[in-house]
Amino acid sequence: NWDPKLKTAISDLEVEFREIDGMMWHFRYPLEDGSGYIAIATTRPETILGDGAVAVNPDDERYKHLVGKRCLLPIVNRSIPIIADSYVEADFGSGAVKITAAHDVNDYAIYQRHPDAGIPLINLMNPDATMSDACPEAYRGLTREAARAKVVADFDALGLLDKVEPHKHQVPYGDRSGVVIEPYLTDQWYVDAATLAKPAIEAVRTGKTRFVPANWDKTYFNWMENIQPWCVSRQIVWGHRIPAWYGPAIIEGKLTGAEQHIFAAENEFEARAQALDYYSQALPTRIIQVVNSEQDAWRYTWVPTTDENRQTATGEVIHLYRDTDVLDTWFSSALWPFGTLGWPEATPEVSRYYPGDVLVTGFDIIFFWVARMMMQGIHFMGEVPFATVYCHGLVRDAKGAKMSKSRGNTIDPLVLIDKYGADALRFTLTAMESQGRDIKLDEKRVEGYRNFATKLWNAARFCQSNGIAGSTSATPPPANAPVNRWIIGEVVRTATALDAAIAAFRFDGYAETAYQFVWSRFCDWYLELTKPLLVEGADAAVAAETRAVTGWALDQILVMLHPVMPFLTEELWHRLGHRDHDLIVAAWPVTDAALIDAEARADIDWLIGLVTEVRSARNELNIPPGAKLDFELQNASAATAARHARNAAAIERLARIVHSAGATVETARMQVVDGEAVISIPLGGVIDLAAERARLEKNAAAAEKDRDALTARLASPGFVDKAAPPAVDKARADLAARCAEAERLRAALARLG
RNA sequence: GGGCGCGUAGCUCAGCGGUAGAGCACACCCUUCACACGGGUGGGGUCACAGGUUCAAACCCUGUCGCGCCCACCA
Repeated sequence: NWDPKLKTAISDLEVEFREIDGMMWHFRYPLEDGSGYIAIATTRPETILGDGAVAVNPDDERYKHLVGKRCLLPIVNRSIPIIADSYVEADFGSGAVKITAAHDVNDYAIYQRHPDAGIPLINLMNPDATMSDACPEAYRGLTREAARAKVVADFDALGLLDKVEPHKHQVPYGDRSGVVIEPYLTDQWYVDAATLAKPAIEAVRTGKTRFVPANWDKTYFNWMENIQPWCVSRQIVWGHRIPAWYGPAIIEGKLTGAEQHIFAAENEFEARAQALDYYSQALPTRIIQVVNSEQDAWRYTWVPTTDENRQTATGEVIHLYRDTDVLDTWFSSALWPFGTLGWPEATPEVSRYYPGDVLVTGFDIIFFWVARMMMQGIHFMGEVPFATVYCHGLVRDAKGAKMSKSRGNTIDPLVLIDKYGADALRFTLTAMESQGRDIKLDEKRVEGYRNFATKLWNAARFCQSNGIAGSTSATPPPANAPVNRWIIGEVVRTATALDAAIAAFRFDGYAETAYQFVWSRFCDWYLELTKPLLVEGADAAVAAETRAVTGWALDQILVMLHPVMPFLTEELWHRLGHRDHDLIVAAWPVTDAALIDAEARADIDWLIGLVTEVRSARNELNIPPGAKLDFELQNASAATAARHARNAAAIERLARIVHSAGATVETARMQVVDGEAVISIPLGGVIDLAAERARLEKNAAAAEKDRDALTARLASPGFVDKAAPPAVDKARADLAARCAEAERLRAALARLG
């Protein structure tokens, strides 16, 4: 694959095929014996000048009689053979294919299959894809495009243009240069990829390396199993130079200027050593000067080492040249897992960090990079370079198109960072990174996480203004208040969930879990619930405990968020106290399940449910938010009554209702069912009785709908017998709960009158 | 021509066998002493379509219709 713009060879992977609306020209090649002509079809008329044969399918009855005959290539008037090859499809084009062995990969293969046909290899072009001196004079120096037009015109003038038809076909373009790639004969270095691929395939098959998400291994296998020799030499300026040296060959004990000897090895030093060895053995008295290339300055002079040899040295020099080509940048990139660690030296870094653990990369470079690292890692180091390959999605534009600089639809991260902050952008990308899916970046999402960052900032500010500072320990401070015991358990549960998300490479789950915990648990409930405990006049011991727990919990939040919001959290970490280390090296939160207090959790979950119910009822009944209402507890067990008592201050603050046993009004009552007890709120005159009735009716109907669905499920044939026991138990428990709820709501309705 | 993947609330996406979820958007209420980049409460989905498996399917199987991506030498 020759790139005429960059004037270098490139590998198959760097060729991208574009579907082009082109033309198919049908031309007539007169038969040499004058008995007629054979029509060929081509999309590349300019290569006709280098044609060496015409091929037909051996079973094609139309052409059978022509195989073995010769035709006369118009314009250049070259006699070329008509051969049979099963590669040719009889029903495509004219059924006859022109063979240009030097400018078409398939044609070259036919050339190789027919060594006796005398097919010439004619290099029609110069490195810049203008027509070479191998062309008829009138064509020399023309561009490919101009030559094409001229060939068509010349055929037309000769009356040999049969027809032209529109034809969609795949045209190779260089992925860097964007110009049409030319199949072109040059000397290049190749890597025997098929050999290297074998152990690399095996490593993934046996699980030494695994892909996450797993389905990428299919992509990997598909490519590796059909891998072709890899052209690794490039005729460009920058890069690792090919580790090969050239020198004059020694034939029959004498140097010869005509023949070259190539010394190639896995590194340049070894290759050079081979060369010196070769010459010093055969010609021990010669001085060898080692030159980087014919253009470069002298670099090394090798002088015979023994005194004896030195005395007899003739002074004549042997010049060694180093290959001027450089390696494909992806070849160099594939050295990264060990090249960065000091290889080929046996450094401590190599032994400590090779093989790596997880490679995080985009799936678009599985072939370019991952597969090559596997091959080269195994080859050079004898071990796979990493245990896991995590392939993340690619960020696409709002329409879902792949971003590219040439298309101009890239999102500049710096613009988003200026607008929303680096943490917000990082958090967004983390939250969007579900496995195996591309990311359509939505700016609203970034804005939302900017808001989240602000929320955290404000929460920290609030804490600070209440005398809360960072803690010194990863283990939680002692706590008695249910709300404090509860938040400790919530931190532990969250940290545990985050661990699981990381282990599963679910970064979206990580972000989601952290977000919900901080905003919906810590800010919305914990900080609100603890406000009454911190006001002036509150119990000093409880206040002290609460400050300690809050400070600890906030610290854990900073630790947990740090991976996705490093800047903000590090800033807060230092603002909240004098620290002896940065947040980035802080210990991960404890995940000891023993710290989860089931009783406290039940207590606060109950409280949250109750407050939510009361708020919902108030809202639906349009009760002014500021109105503080009395309530009476009905049918409560001692335990529930105790819960009310324990959380009276919080209930009053958050639901704006005050317990006042005995305060009753006969008619209008808002009745909030909280699972066991009924909170009855007298609202004489405040509310519309019908509205309250409608509200209760709606809730009762919802409970009854669930109840009926569960009843039907439990009654359906086979469920109880065949379903998993836990599923049956859960259905039964849910049914009981929904039945009870429906009953209480109906009873409340009845009491309303 | 092969291979992979996607079609779930208006939008962007989770969920992949047990009564549909999140963020944003939307509606209503709230200038409550951290935060209106806020607080509270709601409305909204025949989970592309058609068959099948199952006690049970958005989730498993088959097919259809849309939409992406990758690989591939029909001149």
